[in-house]
Amino acid sequence: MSTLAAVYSPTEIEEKWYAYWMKHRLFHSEPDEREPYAMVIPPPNVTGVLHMGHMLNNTIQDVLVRRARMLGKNACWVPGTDHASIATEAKVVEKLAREGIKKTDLSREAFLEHAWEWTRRHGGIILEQLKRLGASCDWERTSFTMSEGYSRSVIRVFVDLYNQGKIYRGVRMVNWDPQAQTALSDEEVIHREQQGKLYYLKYYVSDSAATAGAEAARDYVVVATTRPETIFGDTAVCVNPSDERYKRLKGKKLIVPLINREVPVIEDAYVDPEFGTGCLKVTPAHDINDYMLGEKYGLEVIDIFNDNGTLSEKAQLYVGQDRFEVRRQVEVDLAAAGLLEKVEDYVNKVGFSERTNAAIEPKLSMQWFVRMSELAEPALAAVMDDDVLLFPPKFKNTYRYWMENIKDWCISRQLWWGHRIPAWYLPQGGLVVAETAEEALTVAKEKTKNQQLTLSDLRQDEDCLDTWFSSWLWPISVFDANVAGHPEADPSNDLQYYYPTADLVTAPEILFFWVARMIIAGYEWAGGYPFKNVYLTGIVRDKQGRKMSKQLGNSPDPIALIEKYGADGVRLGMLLTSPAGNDLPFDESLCEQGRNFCNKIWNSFRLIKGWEASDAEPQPEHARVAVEWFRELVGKTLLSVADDFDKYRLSEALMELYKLYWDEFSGWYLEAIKPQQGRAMDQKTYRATISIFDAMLRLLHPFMPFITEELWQNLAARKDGESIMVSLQPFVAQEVDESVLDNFEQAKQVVTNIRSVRKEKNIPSKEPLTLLVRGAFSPAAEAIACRLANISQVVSVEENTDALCASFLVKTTEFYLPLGSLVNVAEERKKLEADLAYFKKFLGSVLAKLGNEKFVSSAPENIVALERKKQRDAEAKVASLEEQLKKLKA
RNA sequence: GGGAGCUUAGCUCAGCUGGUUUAGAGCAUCUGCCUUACAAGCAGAGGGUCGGGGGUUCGAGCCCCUCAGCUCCCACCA
Repeated sequence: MSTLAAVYSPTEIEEKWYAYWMKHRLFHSEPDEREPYAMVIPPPNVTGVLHMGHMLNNTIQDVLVRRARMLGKNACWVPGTDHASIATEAKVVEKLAREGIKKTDLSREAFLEHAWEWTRRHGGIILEQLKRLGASCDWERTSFTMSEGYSRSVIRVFVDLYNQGKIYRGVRMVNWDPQAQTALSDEEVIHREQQGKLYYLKYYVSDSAATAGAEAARDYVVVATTRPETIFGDTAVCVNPSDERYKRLKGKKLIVPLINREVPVIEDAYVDPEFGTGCLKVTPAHDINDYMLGEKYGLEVIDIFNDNGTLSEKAQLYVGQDRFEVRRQVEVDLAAAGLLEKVEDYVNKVGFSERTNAAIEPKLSMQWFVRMSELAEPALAAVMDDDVLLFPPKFKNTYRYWMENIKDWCISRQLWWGHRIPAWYLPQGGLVVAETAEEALTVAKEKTKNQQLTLSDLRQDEDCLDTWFSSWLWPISVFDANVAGHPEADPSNDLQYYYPTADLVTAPEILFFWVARMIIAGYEWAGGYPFKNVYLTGIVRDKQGRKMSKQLGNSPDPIALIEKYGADGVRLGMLLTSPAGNDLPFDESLCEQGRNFCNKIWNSFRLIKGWEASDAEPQPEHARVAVEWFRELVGKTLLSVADDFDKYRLSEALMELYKLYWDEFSGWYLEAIKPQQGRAMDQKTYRATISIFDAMLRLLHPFMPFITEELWQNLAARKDGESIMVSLQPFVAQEVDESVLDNFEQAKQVVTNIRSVRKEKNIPSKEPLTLLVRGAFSPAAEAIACRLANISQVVSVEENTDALCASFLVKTTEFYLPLGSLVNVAEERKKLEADLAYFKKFLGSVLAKLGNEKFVSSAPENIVALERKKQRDAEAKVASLEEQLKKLKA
């Protein structure tokens, strides 16, 4: 195989095998008699592009699904995309704006046509990118949250919840995004600390002017606020009833600055006298707490903002100006009017829209809500009772806290791109919720007893549903859109077979957005949990620990990385250090390490393929020993890798295989069985090696699918359609013969020691040496040592008579290399003395331990026995070293 | 303001119910080597008073207390 280059070049190989897998439909799954292993992809935004978070996430998923497939399960990884209502709509609005088109100038239908066009043009790019990574998704099952079937399930679920009384409509204080001009759920608001200001404003007492007469003597109070632009919505000022400073205000009225509206002074314990001046302005329309005070005291609600964050007519002043601009202007104008006492720097938390990053405005509006507390009960129990397992488990606490304090979910969005709320308003008031307009009409006729009603009399709700109201059905709807009170009896139904899915891999950021709600939906509409295990990945960060983001520009382009290091190399780079729940500090050098590993595998394959096997050659003992040893070692590694996978410790599983391949297989095994120069290899060793290599490839395949397929295909003649990806993982050995491993370990240490001596004394590896051994040296170890350290003869001695030796100890066995004049007596003595000092010190600590009566009496027997063994070994070593030193002195 | 977690070699992390010689790995570093699979490699080597302090125990990286630093989640203090 001299035609193979010394460097692995992945590009064509990746393309070739991905096409091959697709052509033979190896990713596709249909229900059969095998045990199912299903997994649903966290659907990326339909018009999104791949970022490093996706790379990590999907690499993990692909490893899991490929391994499951190779364990003989019927693996099905369902891909798809999310319509991402607000994000996509924002992009389309932006695109239209560039073309000079305003959304408000378009009809709903026309806008949706643009949105669909955008989706067709940019949609699915991300799925193509996932193919480059090697993702073994069942592309024939690609799903989309706005597809016809999926949409039907979303609408059914809405109707079902409405009929159960779990969906209601009402005016509530919601999070308003003035940029997207829609309501958001609490989860879509991100609170961040902001450097702001605290403004101290003067509110004059209403009747004081009359009594005091002079302007200067007018009584006033100072109110501290971070939002002076909201004073036009003030309808009261509140103080704590126990606050002595403000007793005089009881029953009085105050004048709101600039607009001179009279508002009452109210008293409530909610106000903290310690904060600011202990005087709180109450703006029920624009603050949730103020709203509650307003409810309690029957205050007027004055909404001074338009939907886009500018001031409305109700504000009286600054009408049409933006809220932040007004904040600056009000400060100036208040100061000019002598109504601003002072301004202090102040840090406070402000809510921002997760999508548009606009500052959230609390706003009273009519919205649709889901009553969550009852729905959440089984979902909470599922995680608490370990029916659904979270990895790492620390998220259990967070999950419980959230579920126990769950609030009603605002599901209506003032957007067009999404599932339109299936509610129709009747001409004379009232509404009907139904799956279709036709059904709504039928119900409406019945309800109104008016058979003359037509479709055009009904007006459908303008709002659409929160994206998460569709994605919470993902593990159900991708298999069957007939959810919600429409259970299918057919047992061959995909949902019956694949549900519940096995693993879900996602980011902790969407634990509540998505994971918790999927569990809720699972219990509500599919009769149980949607997945057994949830693997929560970390966040991909750059070297400085910053989160990778578009704004910072610190995120490498995944496709460029794949082109540079190969998909397998990048996959390894993502996995070499990424324990569940911990952040991944990403560094390109990790991909380089991955690429280097691919190259290592590639070259060991070149070596093996270059060998000629001959029946005439007998199997040398050292080769027999190596084969025996390596099989045991693979067996042992398999057990621990399986254990790693059970615990979702993928990095550790990979590292074990990495070391097994690089250090043990390439470094020791292949070196041990290498035939002598110019000679053929014996048939037995050759076949064993091919089979071992085959097993190694299969073990590595879930992590690095492309190179393993390429080499596996070249290892033997394969039929068209055959593939490593549908082969089985090597069998797991039930028992490991530790003595075989121990013997080889001894051989390795002897070899390493001899190499050290050679290096130290400048003895070429080609020069054969004699080895004297005093103590136990297994024949297996001897065979390997002779082969790898170029030992021409091994002599067992009772006592070393030759002083001119280099010596070393492996466990309790003493080894000597007679080197004659090469031995520097002084140096050798120094070395022995250092060893002696070490063992004496060690022996001393062991003896001290054993001399401690309390230790001997209270420590368990096996621990004490172990210490005794340490003592014996150390004593033997000390004796041996002293003996050697004596000889050197003689 | 509440809650959770983290702090072990230059970097990233293992270290399972306290006991396996003097605490491990990968990468990086240093020293030799182009040794006929691989310099994207081979052979060797160095590197840590386990964040500080105190305690429990025959025995602590692991348990308890305390201090310091970092991170995340939740929360309506203007």
